[in-house]
Amino acid sequence: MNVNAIPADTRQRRKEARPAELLSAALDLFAARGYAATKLDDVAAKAGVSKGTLYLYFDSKETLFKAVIEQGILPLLDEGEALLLQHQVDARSLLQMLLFRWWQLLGETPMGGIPKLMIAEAGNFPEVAMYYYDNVIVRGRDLLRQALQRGVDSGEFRRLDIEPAIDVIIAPVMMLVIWRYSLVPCGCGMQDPQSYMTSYLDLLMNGLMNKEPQK
Amino acid sequence: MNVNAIPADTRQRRKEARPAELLSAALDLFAARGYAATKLDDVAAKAGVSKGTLYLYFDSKETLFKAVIEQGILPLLDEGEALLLQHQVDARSLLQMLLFRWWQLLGETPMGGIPKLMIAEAGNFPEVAMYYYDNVIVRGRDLLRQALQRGVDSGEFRRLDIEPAIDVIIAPVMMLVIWRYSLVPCGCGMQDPQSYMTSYLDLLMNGLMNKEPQK
Amino acid sequence: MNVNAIPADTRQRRKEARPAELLSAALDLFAARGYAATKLDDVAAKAGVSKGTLYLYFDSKETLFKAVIEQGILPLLDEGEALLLQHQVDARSLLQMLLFRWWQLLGETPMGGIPKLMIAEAGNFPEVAMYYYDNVIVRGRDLLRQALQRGVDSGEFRRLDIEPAIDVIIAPVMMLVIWRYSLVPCGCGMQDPQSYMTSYLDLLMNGLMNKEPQK
Amino acid sequence: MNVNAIPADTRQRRKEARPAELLSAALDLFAARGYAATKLDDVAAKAGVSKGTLYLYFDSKETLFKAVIEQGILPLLDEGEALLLQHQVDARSLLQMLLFRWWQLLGETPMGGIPKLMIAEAGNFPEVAMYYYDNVIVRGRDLLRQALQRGVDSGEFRRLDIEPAIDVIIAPVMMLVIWRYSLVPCGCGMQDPQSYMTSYLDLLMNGLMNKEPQK
DNA sequence: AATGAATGAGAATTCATTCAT
DNA sequence: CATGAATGAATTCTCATTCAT
Repeated sequence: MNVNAIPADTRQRRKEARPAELLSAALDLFAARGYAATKLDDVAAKAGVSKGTLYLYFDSKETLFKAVIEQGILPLLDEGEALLLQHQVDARSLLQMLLFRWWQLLGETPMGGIPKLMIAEAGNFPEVAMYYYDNVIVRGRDLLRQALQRGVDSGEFRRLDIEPAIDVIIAPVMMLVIWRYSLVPCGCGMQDPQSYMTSYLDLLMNGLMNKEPQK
Repeated sequence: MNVNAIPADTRQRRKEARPAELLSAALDLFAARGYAATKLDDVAAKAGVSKGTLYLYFDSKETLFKAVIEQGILPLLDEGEALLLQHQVDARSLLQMLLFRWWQLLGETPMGGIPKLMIAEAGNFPEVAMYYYDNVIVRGRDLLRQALQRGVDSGEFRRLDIEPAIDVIIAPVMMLVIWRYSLVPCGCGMQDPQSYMTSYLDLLMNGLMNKEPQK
Repeated sequence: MNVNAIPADTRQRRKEARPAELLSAALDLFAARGYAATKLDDVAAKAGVSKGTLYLYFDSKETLFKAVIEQGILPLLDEGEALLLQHQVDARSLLQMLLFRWWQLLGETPMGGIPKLMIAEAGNFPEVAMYYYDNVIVRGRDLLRQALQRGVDSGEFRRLDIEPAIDVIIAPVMMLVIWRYSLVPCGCGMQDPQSYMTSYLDLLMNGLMNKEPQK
Repeated sequence: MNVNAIPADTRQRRKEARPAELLSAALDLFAARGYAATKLDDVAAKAGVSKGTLYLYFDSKETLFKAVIEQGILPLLDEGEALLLQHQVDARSLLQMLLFRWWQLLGETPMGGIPKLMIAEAGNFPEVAMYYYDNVIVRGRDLLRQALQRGVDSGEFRRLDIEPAIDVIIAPVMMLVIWRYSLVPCGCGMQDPQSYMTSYLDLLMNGLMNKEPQK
């Protein structure tokens, strides 16, 4: 009888919450199975609505997919830039913060599904891939570039060929995130993320730091 | 009647080559589009045979998929072990050879599609993922472990927490390979692989090497 | 609470007018698109109400359709009979009045959509077709039969096989009406209705009139 | 055992016959029910094939519809022109031949469904309607115009306003054809076509012929 | 009374799989 | 062996209908 006791404005509140609920369910399934293998029935079921309801909010499966990507990267965009670069700390700390923050964001929230999804579906949705590239990858690289440049300029870091180093440095974080959405769910574990990141930052910093005595 | 008269040995040769041709076509498409989005029609067309012919060699789409994976990793298995570990060189060189060899194998042959494919499809084919994990990842880790251990034991490398380091160290190579099958075909380039690898090995070695004066 | 305060009589007026407004919107759309291709959403939108409101007045789409037909032919029934036959004029004038009146009714009011709708949907709604036949066609034929018979009896018209002539004579009027709801909206014009009717009546009267000298 | 005893090249022959079989089944159902109310399942069943087979020959329901129209009017186009106008007879006979031939074609073959179908669906397929108008109606009018003009020029027919007369004169034939696909299948008969046509031609000729003594 | 969000049965379309030739 | 026409189960998408507000 009061199983469904809900505030009176339930209807309204649900309506506003729906798109986010649907996107969340869709992201989970798209990330786990890929676009083609995900049935809208399953998305609807996971979100606790009927199939038809999906179509009240999204025109088609493809629209839903694009919305998942678009909405999934907004936090990344908002974060990164303003947030981190205002920290006036040494380059080493800045770089560590950056990588650590990304790992938090991607490694511990559902948002982490986006990179795996993009990798799997880039070939089928080139425009979406371009969009992702321009809005996430390019901007992420910019941040890393600044951090590295600052370190090189200040003499904290060795002289580096910065551009390729950017991609090299982000790779272990991305692999950790991707792993989480591919082999980990099959029971194929890797080292626990904590020690992975610790090990990575240790290795990275040792590789980057200028060991020459600074006169 | 003899409209299609083909020298007997040609037909014979084709017949024997068929499975490999089919697997090759299938790998290309599976890697580019994923399992579900790949149509057997397209695989057949790419291999230059009719759809029905596929079924003469493979029982089902799933069987084909598994064969693609299985056959795709055989070279990796054969390679690695015997080949590399017999080299009695310093750990640094050994590690570089290992990483470089993998990059050659995965970054420059169609075999590189396998890792991306496994990442995308692990969730849909857990048994295949397990198989891949046991036969490729575990064994790849073993190789890296031995290289690292040798370096630590000999004092070439700093003291490391080896297990997590294994995953960290292989990550940039894997990302390079995965990239090649996801965003690169969309025109979203990254640094050229050569300078990426150079940059990586430089960074890695600096991070690993024992900088303490060896008395 | 009184956000939607509307003068009581206004609301009242609307309420009473609703069914007619809905039927009018439905007729327009059914006539233009056919039964199956007409969405209740569109009918509701055209009538300026919500979809749910339709169901306050009509049990189902089919009920609405039947009401459209039924209400659409009432004027035809009321008209015709009493109105025209009381005219004690010569058969020629009577026939012209009849055809002209039908053209006015069907060719210049939305009611004209009914015949096209019946032609298109008779196969899907045989009972409705029967109803239309019995109440419109049969009675229309009766009127024409009387007019023709009167003319033949008085010697104004040639001797005719009256039954088939009835259908022949009404045909051009019906085609004019049907045209208006099918090809004309696509920009495929025909002669303007005025000259069409003039031409028709001229041809018809010449064909009917007894040219033999009346001694 | 020999229920299906068919010549050896059945496969081939069927393949070539399929499109026509499918179009024929589709025309029947489209004409009877309209586009939207016709299910591809039913078309397939009527043609004795499975649903999927339809898609081997037609890309979509809409494509099928357009093919039905297009292929349905080809005979009309081929006929009419060359065939009839070569007859060097008096205008009266020419006109009668023309109308009679159309009635044969439309009133006694499945092709007759096309006009009803176009009337019902013109609003939903304006481009198809334009195509039909340009290729059937305009050309049909041309033929009638020539016949009428010849009659007027030769003094056989009264002086007429030819353009509107064209539409008036074809109307009874079209109504007969349309009737056959709308109310007749519901059991709402009209006079039998034979006496309808006889009655029509009698009325028409009387209306057209020049009764003035030709000095 | 009126609304419009939610539903789910039904229709179009796709594609792995079969099988007669 | 090889083919490709045919199949039908599975999936996306639509829309009449319901019902809580």
